[in-house]
Parts: sequence; structure tokens; C-alpha cells
Amino acid sequence: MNNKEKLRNAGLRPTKQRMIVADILLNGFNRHFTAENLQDEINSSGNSMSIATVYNCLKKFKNCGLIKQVETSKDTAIFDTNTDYHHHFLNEETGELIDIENEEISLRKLPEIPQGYINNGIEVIIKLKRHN
Amino acid sequence: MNNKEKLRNAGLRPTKQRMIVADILLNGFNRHFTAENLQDEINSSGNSMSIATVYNCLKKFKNCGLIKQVETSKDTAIFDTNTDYHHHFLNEETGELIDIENEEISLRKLPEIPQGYINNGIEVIIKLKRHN
DNA sequence: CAAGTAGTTTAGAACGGTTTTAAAGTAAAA
DNA sequence: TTTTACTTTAAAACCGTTCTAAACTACTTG
Ligand SMILES: [Mn+2]
Ligand SMILES: [Mn+2]
Ligand SMILES: [Zn+2]
Ligand SMILES: [Zn+2]
Repeated sequence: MNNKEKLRNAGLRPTKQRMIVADILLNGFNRHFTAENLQDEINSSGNSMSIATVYNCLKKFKNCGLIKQVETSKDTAIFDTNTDYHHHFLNEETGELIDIENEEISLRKLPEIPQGYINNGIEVIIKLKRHN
Repeated sequence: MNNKEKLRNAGLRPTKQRMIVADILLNGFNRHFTAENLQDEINSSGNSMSIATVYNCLKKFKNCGLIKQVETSKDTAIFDTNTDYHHHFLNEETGELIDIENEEISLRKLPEIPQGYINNGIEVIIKLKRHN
């Protein structure tokens, strides 16, 4: 399936801008990135895009599941092209994230979900500190 | 141990402002809160404090382990008086956090920690969605 | 105790990431 | 083609947080 189809399939109009973003993000190589990272890459690919459009686009892509946002308390939002269920190592000094594939981790016991709610995804973050 | 001793013990000067904050936060009842939440509570206790001082104070308390900060991608930082090792349910709609005590959850398998790093804490977040 | 000094508080400005505004542009529907 | 809904954009606004620099206060030393 090409990127135009992926966008259509997701219910998004394949605009010029969304295609530029899709070409960068949906190429099969996974990555963690900020809005600014992405804009820089758009610029260095010879294109350009307003930061508002970058954010609009990321929000749309996220809402239709083409990308995810990683749960971290850093002030800048970090997005993830890996939409498989997975977890992260977080180097708190640098902010760098490393994927933990789902099969590398497993839970023995889960808490009871509060009344009226359902489990909508578990995120495990293993914080790392440099050894010595 | 009273609050003045707790502060001294943590290497912090027990200033008037830190005592006000300690009286609110270190009373044995755990809570999740933002800087603004805390300032409101300071105000409604008849005291007042600049927002810069609230943030300074939270940073100091956090750095010496009197409170924690929760790992969440909300734009406003959320602090936690529960300094025991524990995890959270997160209602993504409201931002509400609920503690998961350490013994309510357990990991069967952990991934290998990358070379040169050590595990500096695991955070598990179970995202909740309202059921129907 | 007094004097010195290191640390703290504060109002306000600055900052940085993100969202909003409103006008112009574009894709899809009719 | 005409109309309609959606999208993009520059610029401003927003909002949580940090910085600045001056006033203040807790602690140390004599
Ligand atoms: Mn923030
Ligand atoms: Mn964040
Ligand atoms: Zn990832
Ligand atoms: Zn908690």
C-alpha cells in the first residue's frame, strides 16, 4: 500500500503536505522524533512547511493511528512511528528513547481496573542512568 | 519527625515558604498535584507564595526525594507525594492519576539493559478509558 | 551577640513548545 | 464547473516554566 492509499485509508485527504510527512515517516524505518525534528527534516529534503501544519499533521496522524505519542514528562512532545504495542528505555539525561519490543517484557500480575473503566494500553518506561 | 527536621534532614533550609509547602504536602496523605494546584491551596490556607517559589520549592523537594514527578505526556507537570515505588492508572480524558501499589503489579520478564547503563526505575502507566 | 555570606524569595520578563486566528488556498462533492 | 468542506499559513496568542536581578533571610563565624 502506498502512502496516498494509507492516508485515504485512514480517512485523511492526501494533501501535498501530508504526503511529504508520510514520505518521511511511513517508510518502514521506525523513529522517535519531535515536531521540530520533523520540520528540520522536511526542510533538508528541499520542502518546507509551517510549524502549525507540522503540528496539525502530527495530531491527525496520531488520531488515526499512523503514529503514536510517547508518554514522557519531558516538555517537548515525542512521537513514535512504531505503532506496534511496545515499551521504552528512557535516558533521562539526554531524553533518548530506545524501543523495548513487546516480547522482551512481560507482566506477571496486573492490578484490578477501577470500576467503569477499561484498560486502554499499558506503557512501561525503564529509566536509565549511565553506569559509573 | 516534624517537618522542620525533615527539611533539615534533606539538606534544605527550613524557610517560611518551605515550611508552608511541607505542612501541605508532608502530612501523610498522598496526592497528585500541579504547581498551580499547590499555589491555590497555599492561598486558601491564608498564605501566599510567588509561582517562582512554588516551582523552586517543588524542584528542591523533588531533588532530595521528598516528592516525585510522574512521567506523563500532559503539558503540565504532575507531582506526587507518594515517594514509595509505585505505578499509576491514567485517565487520559481527565488527566486523573490513581496509584497502583507496587505489590499490585509484577513483571515476569525484563529486557536486557543497554550496555553502559543501569536500571534507574521502572514506571508503568495503565491508560484508562471509560467503559461504554 | 554582630557582621559577613551564602542561600532564598519575588515580581516581572523571558522563554519555548503548542494552539489559535483568520484569511487564502486546495481537494472533493455536487 | 460550481460549491462546499477541509487544509495551510504567518502571525499572534497562550500557557507552563525558567530566568533575572534586587531585596531579604537563615546560617556561620568571630
Ligand atoms: Mn511543561
Ligand atoms: Mn510532555
Ligand atoms: Zn518507540
Ligand atoms: Zn502516585
